[in-house]
Amino acid sequence: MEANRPDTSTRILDVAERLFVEHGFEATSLRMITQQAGVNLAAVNYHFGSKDALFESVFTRRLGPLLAGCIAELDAEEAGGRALSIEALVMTFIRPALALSKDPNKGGAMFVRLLSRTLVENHRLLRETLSQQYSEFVQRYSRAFERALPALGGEELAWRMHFAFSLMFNAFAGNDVLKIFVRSQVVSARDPDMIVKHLVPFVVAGLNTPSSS
Amino acid sequence: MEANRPDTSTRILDVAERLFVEHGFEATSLRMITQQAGVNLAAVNYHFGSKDALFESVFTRRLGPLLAGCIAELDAEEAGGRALSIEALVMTFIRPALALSKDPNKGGAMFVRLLSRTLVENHRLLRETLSQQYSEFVQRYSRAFERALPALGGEELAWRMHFAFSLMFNAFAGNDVLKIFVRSQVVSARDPDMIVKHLVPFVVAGLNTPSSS
DNA sequence: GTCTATAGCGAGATAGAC
DNA sequence: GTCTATCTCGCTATAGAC
Repeated sequence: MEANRPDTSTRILDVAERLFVEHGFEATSLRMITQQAGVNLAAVNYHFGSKDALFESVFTRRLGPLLAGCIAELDAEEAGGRALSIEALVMTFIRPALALSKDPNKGGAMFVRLLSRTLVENHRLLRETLSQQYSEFVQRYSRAFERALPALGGEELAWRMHFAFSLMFNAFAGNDVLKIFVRSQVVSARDPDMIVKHLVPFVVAGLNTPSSS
Repeated sequence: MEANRPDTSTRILDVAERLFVEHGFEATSLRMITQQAGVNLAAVNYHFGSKDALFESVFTRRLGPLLAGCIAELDAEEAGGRALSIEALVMTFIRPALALSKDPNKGGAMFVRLLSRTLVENHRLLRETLSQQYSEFVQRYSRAFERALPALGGEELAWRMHFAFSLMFNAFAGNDVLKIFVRSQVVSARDPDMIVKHLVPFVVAGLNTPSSS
């Protein structure tokens, strides 16, 4: 097979995904991307139209499948109509994110980190063009959490979902900087399995704690 | 008193603090800052030397006092030599951060959000020039967590500190975007007291959960 | 200290040959 | 589809008058 060298669009997407994570959208120039991808500068505008459109393409390539994977997990767990445990519910999000993070080309891990960073930055392109992509995801998880934690009021439940997703996204972001608050020699924040082993008990305990009101 | 209009340096710092949060460092131009501050474009380079140096000055104005406040809280709680509860330990960090977030000029809240965002972005200027500022903070909290959670091994403890600080920083960051995962009408992520009311039980439960190994 | 004017650079985007 | 060459713009930074 001669597929060892992906086509130009794919090479641009792969490199852009990585550089947007490393330097941020604004600090990443098309010249950096095309140089590292080994393609011509004009190729970005030919294939994607603009730098903004390239950013959106990086997202649309992976976000849809990731969210669909989570919803498929929810469907499977809820099949019998029984109530989910919190841990089972958390795992329906963790498993697809973890699978993506283990993508052999490392692109998936880059994307999960990019998604987390872009959420924290509240980036205009995510707000403006991608919001309808996750509306079903939001609705499904809101209802699932309501059923799994019926003792909590709506406000308290909303806060806990906010904390849980914040934590999960940031854990998969794999930032080294927050490691300065811990002993850096023992924690490898980039190992997805270790993240899950320690993250899930923490999140489940936080979600399950009795109501504070 | 004629102090109603702060001097040029302060006005630049206040506006820069807010714009760096809203748009990020790279996407914020000196023209935006000086225009909104009502000062001349050249004033930034006269008073601070460069855009990079301005960013550092925004941090040095508030980071030292914030960390010193946390350490002072630790000193007070540890005064009797007794072991701290997890909740007491968490509150030694929450209280100074909360006080800063309630700064009447809103600058403190902006700074806490900027700190969180800059940590997540792993920004070069935070890595390169500010790391010695928080070394005492890191050492003190590492020892305090060891004493408060003696049943945990070093690795597991490190992970939990990582999660706890991630969550606390991101909560004070007050991002609206993660709210898309919850019902936005009930959650006001910018109200510091509400953050604490719901955040502290969640973090404490996560930290206190039995060892997973 | 504050201002105008501008140098010098790198960015995104595009025209047009091949 | 790919390339070179170039346009236009906004940026940081600075020189020098006041």
